[in-house]
Formats: sequence, structure tokens, C-alpha cells
Amino acid sequence: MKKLKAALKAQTAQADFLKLLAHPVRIAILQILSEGEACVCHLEAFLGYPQPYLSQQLAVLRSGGIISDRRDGWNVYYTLQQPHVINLLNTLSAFITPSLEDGLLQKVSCSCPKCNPPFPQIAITQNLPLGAEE
Amino acid sequence: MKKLKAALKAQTAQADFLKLLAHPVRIAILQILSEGEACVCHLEAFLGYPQPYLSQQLAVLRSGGIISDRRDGWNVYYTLQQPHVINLLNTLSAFITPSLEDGLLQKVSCSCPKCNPPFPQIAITQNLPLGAEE
DNA sequence: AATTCGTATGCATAATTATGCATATAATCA
DNA sequence: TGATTATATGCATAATTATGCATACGAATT
Repeated sequence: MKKLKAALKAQTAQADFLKLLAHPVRIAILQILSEGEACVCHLEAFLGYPQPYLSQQLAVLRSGGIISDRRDGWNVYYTLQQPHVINLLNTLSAFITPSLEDGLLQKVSCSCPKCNPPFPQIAITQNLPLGAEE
Repeated sequence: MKKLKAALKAQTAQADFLKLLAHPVRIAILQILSEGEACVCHLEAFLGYPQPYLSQQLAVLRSGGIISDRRDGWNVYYTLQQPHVINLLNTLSAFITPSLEDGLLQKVSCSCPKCNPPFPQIAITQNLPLGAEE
């Protein structure tokens, strides 16, 4: 433990938390997760960083309790565990990033079952020749 | 300039800003300044850190445009230049620092003229003998 | 102009954080 | 079981940040 003027305990906790957020890739990850659960391959497809790198950043956020992971077969899906964080990031982008059009992510799909379900989810029966059911 | 996936420009700006805040002493300084202008000796008295150290942290905040300084005789007074920051810190302390009683600073006075005016500022004419005006 | 007071800078060093990459692990499938 | 897919870890190194301290600087006072 470091030296600390005692009174700054609260401020230290706050600073430690901010440090978790003070990273471009981690911010981007949180923004993506704010739209819902996502697997690592999604993040990889969205952000274009190598998988081990993203896993490391995810580990940082995970160890800070900001996100949680859930395994489903081959994929691991991450979820925002502390939705407040988004408020904070919104407050932030309210006065930073004024000009840039909040630039993020055109949606991209990856290889996970969520993006590539084993069979289409939209009804495909519509164009089937009559009497072709089975 | 570092490598950056282009799309993360906004996130990088936000992260850089958060880095300025992600420090216990700097957070404490901002909290103190949120109550109004303060000279370095005030901060020194409040926080108990050596003056050169505080000057350095002030320089960080200053170079980030978060605070500004004004000289008045011997003292330099710092002011919050970007009051939004307080919103951000409030949002933060809303879910960090739940138990600790938001612990900061019992007021302390220092040697600057604001704390030790050359003569009392509270009206002193009230007890003057009648007819003593001028 | 010399001194004093309040504040800022420069610099060296200790710590921490960021990144890249090789490799380990878990779950699945053939 | 062996191969394959998705993800996590370990570790080495590059960068950045944090701190402590000596000292410089500007304004005011003598």
C-alpha cells in the first residue's frame, strides 16, 4: 500500500476507478457493451485489435467488477455489470468529443452463433414452393 | 502520436481527459476548487502535501485546461475553469465511496490575505461612538 | 539591491501501465 | 483421442506517470 494522506481515501478509490476507464479501447468496449452482451469475437471484429490484446483489456474491466463474463459453448459473452458507468461516459462525452460525431462502430458481424445462427432466424418458409414443407 | 484504430479518436480524447482526473490529489484539488477560488497555500494547508508537489499537480490540471490561475500579489489563486468536471466527479462518487462519508477536508486556513485579512472584514463601524462617522 | 514570501520548474528515480506475442485452456466436433 | 475454435494468461519490453527535492522566479517589502 502506498502513502496516502488518510483523508484522501475516497479520492483514491475514485481515482482507481477512473483509471480503469481512462483507456480508449476500454471505453470503446464499454460503449459496445452498453448496447448489450457481446462475445470477444464481436469486439475483435468491431475494434480490429488482436484477440489477446482485447482479452487483456477485458480482464482489466472484469477485475474491476465493471463487466462480467458468461460462457456459452465456444464463446464467452461479456456484459456490463455496472450500468452507471455509461452515465459517467455520457457525462464525459457531453463536453469532450463535441465535434466528432461521437464516432463509433458501424455494426459488424463475427463468427459467433449470435451473428451466424446455424439457420436463418427470419422466416424462410415464405418462398418455399407450395407443399414443400418437411 | 501513437497507433490508434482511427475510429477510436473520440475515445482517445475522452481517455486522455479521464487520465487528468484519475489521481487522488487532483480529485481533491478539484473538490476544493469547486467551493471557489483557492491559493496554493490553501491547498497546502488542506491537503498536507509539500508545495512543489501540489504545484506539479496543478500544472497538470492547468495544462489540461481544467483550471486557470490568477496572480494577486504574493499569491496565485486557482479557479475551476471547467465546472462540468464536478458533475463528472459527482456522478462518480454516486457509486464509488458509498460508505465513507464522502470524507474531505475540515476547513483550514492558511497565511494568504484571504484567510488573514490585514483587518477584520466584518463591519467594525457598528460599535463606533455616535457621531463618529467619516 | 537584498531579502522574504509564495509558487513554479527541472530533473532523477521509482512505479505503474501499455503492448506484443507465444502459448495455455476449455469446449466442441469428427 | 485428435483437431479445431474461441478465449485467457504469462512474460518481456516500451512508455508513461508518479514523486521527491533542489532550486529558480516574480512580486513586494526593507
